[in-house]
Amino acid sequence: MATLKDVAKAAGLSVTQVSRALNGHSDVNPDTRERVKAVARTLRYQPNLSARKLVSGRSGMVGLVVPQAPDLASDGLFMEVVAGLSTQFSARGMQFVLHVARQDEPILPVYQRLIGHGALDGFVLTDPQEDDPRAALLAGEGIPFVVHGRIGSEPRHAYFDIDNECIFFDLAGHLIGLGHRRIALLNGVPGRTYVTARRTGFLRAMAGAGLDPDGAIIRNGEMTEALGLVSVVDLFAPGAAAPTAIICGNTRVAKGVYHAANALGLAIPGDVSVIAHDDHLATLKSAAFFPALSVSDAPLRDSWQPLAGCLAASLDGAPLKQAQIVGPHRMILRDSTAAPRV
Amino acid sequence: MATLKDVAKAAGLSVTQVSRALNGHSDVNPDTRERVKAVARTLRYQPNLSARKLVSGRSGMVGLVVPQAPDLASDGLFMEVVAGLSTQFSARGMQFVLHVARQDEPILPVYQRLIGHGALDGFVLTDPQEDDPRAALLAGEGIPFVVHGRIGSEPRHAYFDIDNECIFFDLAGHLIGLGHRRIALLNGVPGRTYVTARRTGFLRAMAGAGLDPDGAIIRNGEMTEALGLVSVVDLFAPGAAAPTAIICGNTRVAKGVYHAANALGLAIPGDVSVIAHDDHLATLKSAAFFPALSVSDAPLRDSWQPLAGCLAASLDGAPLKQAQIVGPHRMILRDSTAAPRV
DNA sequence: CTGTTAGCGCATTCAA
DNA sequence: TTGAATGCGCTAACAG
Repeated sequence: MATLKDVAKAAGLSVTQVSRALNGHSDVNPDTRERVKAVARTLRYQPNLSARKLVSGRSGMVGLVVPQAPDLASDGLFMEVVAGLSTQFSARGMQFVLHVARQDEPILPVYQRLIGHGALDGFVLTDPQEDDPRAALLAGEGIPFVVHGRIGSEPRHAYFDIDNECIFFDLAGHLIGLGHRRIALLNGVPGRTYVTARRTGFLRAMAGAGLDPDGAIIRNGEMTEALGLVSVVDLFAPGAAAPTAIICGNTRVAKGVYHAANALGLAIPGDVSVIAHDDHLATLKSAAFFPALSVSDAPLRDSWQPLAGCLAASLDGAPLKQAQIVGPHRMILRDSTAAPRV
Repeated sequence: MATLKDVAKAAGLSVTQVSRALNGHSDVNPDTRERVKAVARTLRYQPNLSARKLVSGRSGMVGLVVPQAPDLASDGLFMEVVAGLSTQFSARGMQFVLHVARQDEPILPVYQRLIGHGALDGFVLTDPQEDDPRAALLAGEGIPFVVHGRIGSEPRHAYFDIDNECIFFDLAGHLIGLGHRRIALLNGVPGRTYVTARRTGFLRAMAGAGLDPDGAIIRNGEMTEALGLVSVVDLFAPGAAAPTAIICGNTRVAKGVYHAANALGLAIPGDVSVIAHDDHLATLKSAAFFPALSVSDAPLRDSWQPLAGCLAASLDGAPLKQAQIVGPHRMILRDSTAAPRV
């Protein structure tokens, strides 16, 4: 591989000046810069990340650590995350690298090793939990990181998130507005910050409408088709005080709900209204549900650019505010929600 | 982070000696070594990989590059590979890192970037193709790599492989021995080396038995359930000279064959014998087929340790022979194969 | 068995 | 606008 010295020699300049020219410093003659860049291109020069990291503390490599899980790859979600981040970081001239931890291995030591090795500049954290220990570790070590989501009420970290509380407040609000009084929320695994936020938004809407808290039915679990299936079977068991509307954490859950409703002979929206939050995973199109699914819409694929941007900003030492972004969402009302049967 | 200097100071030794003690050099007093190790542990010392790489050319990081594919994650295969390699390299004190390339991006420049950055010691190549350009590039640059499979007839690279030609020779041989004369092979995508090897073994068995080459029916495609399904529907179309036995590239294909046979009212093994190669993916158990599937058996999960071992050996400059391993396989005959109906 | 010296490739002082 | 000198943390030659 060509080194900076090779380029310097070929350009008849000092290593110093070549370095400055390539790194876009201001105090370089424009002509010189162009010439240097041309030479570098000819020699196919690429900076040695190890050397750069050693001297400047930055290599341009960032990482994501995921615990190995058999079902991790089952839905398109994992690939969506990895592909999206990979693309966005490469677009910034950075390297995005994935580290899969063994399933039986505690996750914190993995981060500690990675930090200690000093090869990575920063991390992306997904699936944040309340008092997330990974965030605590990284913050303690002063390692930059960005969270897909928010940890705590006044986050002191870079993040991109959507306003989950607001979204689920709106979702519930829509159903309440239609006249529903008993509403079920099929929410994710407790402990995840977005699960809590959604629950809060949902309950706030219910309370705000002065509804009986018993009317707010919450089920938690991995947001798979199974959750929708099992919940509906259970909620509509004979003798149970069934809800008249169901809010699903995502469209996969909604699919389970549709299946179960179909099997039980429940009409949507006649017997039960269904609405979901839609991450826009390629595999599950809410508009193609029958009846077409009403949703709150916030494509996951719009997250990767701001996430990469926020981490890059953090690495550049930008003020925290600039690395904290809440993305937009919107309601798309289709045919799966209606006023409850009187 | 604690550096070598810190450890040296704490141990009252020179940096050099500490380095030697920690890296297991012979010329260190055993007492000293233990003391140094203890100090290092106390200080939570971890070597800076960038610094090490810079001076010694080795960081202990190896990588796998995969092109992003929407279906990549759909079966357990991808996770099996990543998790297996991750575990095995960790066990050797190495870091295994995954780089997902954008789908629209040519793959060679990705390797070139990664090589140029000089952060990785070597690569694992999966899904090798005839005259694989990645292997050519890496070999040309002198970058160590190990292939899951073999490229060319006299491979000059480290590899772990199974004897695909032999396996499919045996698979065909078993069917021929039962009296089958028209046998179909549902093989993978042409161009992959293992696909060619399997084809060769199959044809060799047919030719060796003096069978009409027309009796050897080969279909190629991604080895999914769809391939089995479509092939059977096609091969058993009215008027077609249907085979009496089918060899499937994997159990997923076999599943498709079973489905189609069932749908068409074909009895297994009465109307058609089915046999497959079994990678032992967790999601598809050949013994649980009905009727239980006869297979050649070579668990994919047994590949990761030798693969990691071969790459590590290459990095250590071991002779090529020691880094070329062909794993075992065995036949498991169950209930899906029988003599053809007369 | 141990320490001294040198240098990997690069970015960044400082001086010109 | 440019160049010379320094050091990031580590390993490897070379002494002793």
